[in-house]
Amino acid sequence: MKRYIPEDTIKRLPVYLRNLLNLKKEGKFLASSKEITVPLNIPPEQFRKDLSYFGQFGKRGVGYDVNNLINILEKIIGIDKEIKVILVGVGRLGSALIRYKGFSILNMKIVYAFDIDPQKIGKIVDGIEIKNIGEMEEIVKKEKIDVGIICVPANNAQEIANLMVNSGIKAILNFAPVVLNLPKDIFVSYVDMASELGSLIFKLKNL
Amino acid sequence: MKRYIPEDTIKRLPVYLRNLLNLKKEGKFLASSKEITVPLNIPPEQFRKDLSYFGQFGKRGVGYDVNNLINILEKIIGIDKEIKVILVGVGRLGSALIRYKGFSILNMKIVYAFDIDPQKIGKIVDGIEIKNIGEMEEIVKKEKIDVGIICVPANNAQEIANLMVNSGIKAILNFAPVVLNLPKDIFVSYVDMASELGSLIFKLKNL
DNA sequence: CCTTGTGAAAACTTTCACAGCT
DNA sequence: AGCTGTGAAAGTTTTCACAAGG
Repeated sequence: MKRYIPEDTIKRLPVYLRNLLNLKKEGKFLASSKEITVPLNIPPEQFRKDLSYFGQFGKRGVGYDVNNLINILEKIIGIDKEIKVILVGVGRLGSALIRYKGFSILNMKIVYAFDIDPQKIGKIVDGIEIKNIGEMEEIVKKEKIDVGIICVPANNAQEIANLMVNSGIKAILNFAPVVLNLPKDIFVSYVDMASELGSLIFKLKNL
Repeated sequence: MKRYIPEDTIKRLPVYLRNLLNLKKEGKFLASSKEITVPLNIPPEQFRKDLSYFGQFGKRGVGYDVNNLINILEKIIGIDKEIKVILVGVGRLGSALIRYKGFSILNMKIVYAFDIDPQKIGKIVDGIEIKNIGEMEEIVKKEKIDVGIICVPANNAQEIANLMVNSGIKAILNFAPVVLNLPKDIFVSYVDMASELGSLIFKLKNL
C-alpha cells in the first residue's frame, strides 16, 4: 500500500503547528523554515519537504507568513474548527487528561467522559459530568463524535474499543497497554508510557 | 551514522516483552513467532528479524521458550534488575504516573518525586514522599539514578531538564509539550499526547 | 512438515544540492 | 543575496523468500 503522505510527516504536523503558535505569541509575523525548525531539532529541509506534500505556502527569498501558515496547518490537520472528543475511563490518568490544557491549543476538547464505576458517575471533573458508559452510544451518535480516548485498564480496553466502534467512533487514542483488534477503517494510536520508558532504558544501557 | 539496531526495533522490544509476560500468565511455555506477534498486529518475520540483531533464541520447527525469552528480553532491554526512576512535577499527570501500575510490569519504579510547590512538598503519593526540587541533585547523585520523567508545564521543562542533566540523569522521558535542548549523550523520548491526537485527526479527515 | 534465521529485494524516509522566485 | 520547493541520491526499515534445522 503506497501512501501519499509519510507517517512521520503526519506526526510532525501538529508539532509544527504548536511551534508556530508559539512564534505568533512572541509577536513573529514572518519566519524562515530555519527559524521554525531549529527549536524543534528538525532540519529545515524536512519541514519544507513535509509542507510540499500539501502545496506551496512560503515566499522564496522571504519565508513563511506565520499567521497564514497556522491557518493552513489547522486546515490540513483538520482542526480549524474545534474537534469534540470523548474519553472513557476516569481514573487518575483519565481525569488528568480531562484537565490537560494541551489539547485546546490544538483545538481539541474532551466534551464527554464515561465510566462504569457507580462511585464516579455523576461527579464533575473540570466541568465535565462523568456519565455511565451505557449512555455513550446514544450521545456519540447524536453528537456525531468520531474521536475517542481510552483510559481504562488493559483488560477492559478491547471491550471499550468495540463499544466505541459500534457507536460510530472512527479514531481512537489508546492509553491502555494493549494492542487493539479493530476494523481496518478505524484509526488507532497508542500512547504506551511504559514501553517508551523501556526503550529509553535500552538505549541508555546499550548505545 | 550507521546504526546497529533500528529505532523501531528498539521501540518494539518492550511490547514483545509485555506480550510474552501475558503468554506466561496464560500458562504458555512454548510459542511460535506467529503466536507471539498476531495479537500485536506485527508480522512474525518482523519479530524474528528484530531478535536476530541480538542472537538466535528460538528452535527451528518448534518456536520459542516463553520463560527463556522473557529473561533474554529483560536482559537485552536492561530491566533484568529493577530500574529506579525519578519524576519531577507532581501535578495531575505526575501523580497519575506515580500511581501507574504499568511501569512495574517492565521492572521500572518511580522511587522519588519532586516538585517546587510548597503546598505539595511533604505530601505522600502512593507511598512516595514529594520532595523539594532543591533536594534532587543530591539524591540522584547519591543513589546513582539515571532515568528521569518530566511532568512540569512546558515553560519549566527545559530548566528541569538542565537540572536533571547536572544531577547526572542520562535518560529523560518528557511529557511537557516542548522539544528539549540537551547534550547529545543524553537520551530523550517524548510523550506528546496532543500531537498524537492531532495526527489521528489528520488521518481521520484525510485518509 | 513445521518454524526459525537471514540475505536480498522492495518500500519508505531523509538528506542533498540546486533551480527558481523575490 | 536569500530562502523556498523539489527531483534525485543516500540511508533506513520492512517484507520476501528460502535455506537450514528439529
